[in-house]
Amino acid sequence: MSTPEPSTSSNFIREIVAADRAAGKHGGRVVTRFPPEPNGYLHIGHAKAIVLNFGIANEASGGICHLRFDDTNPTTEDPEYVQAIQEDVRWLGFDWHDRLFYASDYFEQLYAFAISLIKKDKAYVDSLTADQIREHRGTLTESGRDSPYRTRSVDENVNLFARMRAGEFADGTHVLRAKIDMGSPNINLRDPILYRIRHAIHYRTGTAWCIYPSYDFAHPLSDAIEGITHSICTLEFEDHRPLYDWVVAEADSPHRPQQIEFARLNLTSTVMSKRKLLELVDKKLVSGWDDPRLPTLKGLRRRGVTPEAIRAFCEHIGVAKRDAIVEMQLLEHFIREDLNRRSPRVMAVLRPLKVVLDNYPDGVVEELDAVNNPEDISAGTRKVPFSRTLYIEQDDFRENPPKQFFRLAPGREVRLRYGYIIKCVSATKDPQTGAVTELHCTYDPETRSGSAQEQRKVKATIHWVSASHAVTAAVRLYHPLFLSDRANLSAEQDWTGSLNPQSLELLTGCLVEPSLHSAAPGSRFQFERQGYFCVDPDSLPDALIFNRTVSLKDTWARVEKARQTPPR
RNA sequence: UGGGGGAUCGUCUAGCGGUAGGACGCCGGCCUUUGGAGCCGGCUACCUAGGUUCGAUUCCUAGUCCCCCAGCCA
Repeated sequence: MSTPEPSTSSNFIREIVAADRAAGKHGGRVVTRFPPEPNGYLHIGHAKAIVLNFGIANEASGGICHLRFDDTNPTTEDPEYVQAIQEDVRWLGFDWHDRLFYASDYFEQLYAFAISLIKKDKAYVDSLTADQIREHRGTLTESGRDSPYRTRSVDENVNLFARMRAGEFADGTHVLRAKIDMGSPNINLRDPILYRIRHAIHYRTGTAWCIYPSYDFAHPLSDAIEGITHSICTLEFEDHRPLYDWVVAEADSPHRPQQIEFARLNLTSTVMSKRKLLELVDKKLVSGWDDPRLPTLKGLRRRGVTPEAIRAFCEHIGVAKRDAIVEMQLLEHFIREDLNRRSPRVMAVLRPLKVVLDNYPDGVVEELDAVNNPEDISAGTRKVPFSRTLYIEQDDFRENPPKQFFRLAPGREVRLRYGYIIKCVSATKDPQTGAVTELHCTYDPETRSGSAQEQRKVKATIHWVSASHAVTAAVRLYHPLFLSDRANLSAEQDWTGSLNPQSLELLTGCLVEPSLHSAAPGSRFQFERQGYFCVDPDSLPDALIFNRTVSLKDTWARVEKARQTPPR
């Protein structure tokens, strides 16, 4: 596993880090961290944070990025996610070396620090109910009121907090709160809750604890304990920063990490929030967390997206503080760019139409040379069998070709990729439906690919497979999960309203060239003229399944669309 | 209506008082045995109003609009 090259794209956070290093702040060290809660799977929004945090650390000599599980809430977390998150980070191409941490490993230290806060009279045990605490908190425009328990003595607080830990009280009966300012205009400073009682089994600490620290308490302290220099998080934590700084200052730690916030990633025609992704999975609107339509890392991986493409995308979208929605087309661009460079080309017919070459000898099979990757000559060539009966794409024939349609039509010629120029003589139709069922063509023997004598040009080259050699496959085409670009931000109640009912299109009876017969799950190909496809994990040698990662750019589709929508 | 943030091409993003640049996208053209890729060209932006200045996207003032915060979630 190698860590990717440092990026050159700058942003305001990199500038802060560079300035801090130049000024010798934090002793010139750079230590960042990626701190997921293990309560769900990672998505491409997390990838932005991962690329940023690991990127910044990797750029600084001696810099390092920790992976820390922010596991302070026993009721939501699961070791399954701990595993999956590590896999995803590694798959993305990043390495935390031996810097794997868990907030739960700090529970004892956190507890000790809470005691010291109490002894400084900076924290107290509150015995109001959750509802009462909410009432006392005030509102956005009204000041809060002190809890009647705010003036408990230090001794009483120490005693009560110890009894909280000892398990003497039921959930919700007491909390530990910081004693800051109930009149603060910043609600986060109105005596925030530091510990709550939760009689629950923590996936790592079991029943050792029944009190758990809150994010606002555990996070800054974890950062300080690990010597994090730059604690990078998303915008919604901006007004927690004064509290973060308060906790760090009270901790008297030799390390003073600084929190820096950036805008989270939004993408058009998808959703990114854990809650919405969970709902899609729970309601079976998608097949699971690795459904290739999802922006989860597992989903993108199953779809055939490469970690390199995701990294390039994350570097190019930049990092700033303004809310933004990045177009899915930009992600697709980076996917195509990467896949174009590396994918072997093959021929696959998704919607077959039978073609008989009337003048081609029956029983003869020619092995034609096909280039594996024109972008990479070292990928070599392969043989593709050619014979009298072939299949081509239904879309590559029109009985009544529109203007600008260069492909096959009665009386017209096209080149078969790596093969011959053929001419359509007649089309057989189903007498019932009128649909074209079979084409009769003639081939020009002088035009075989690579033969020197024939210089004739035709307007189009189409892909094909030999009927008796082709392998049957199923192909899944993915379309946008949402019809609305702004699904991410649409009204809460009906956010599923713009779900695309046709986001998954299953094609069976597709015919692929024989070289694909035992293609391994996960392997990626370009189906010439169509797009990039990968072999699904469910695929078997005799029951191939391909997922379309992304289509090729389709100029003809655009031309045809423009024809149908006359200019205004 | 309190507090915290943010406004630059259609979309992301750069700019740090001196010709508003890049990428995606879109539109043309060239090339092409993938209507792919590649190459060339074009398109469109500083939220508003004042002020400071020789000069303002940048600094100041006042607005406008957008986002976040009232979990014992993170």
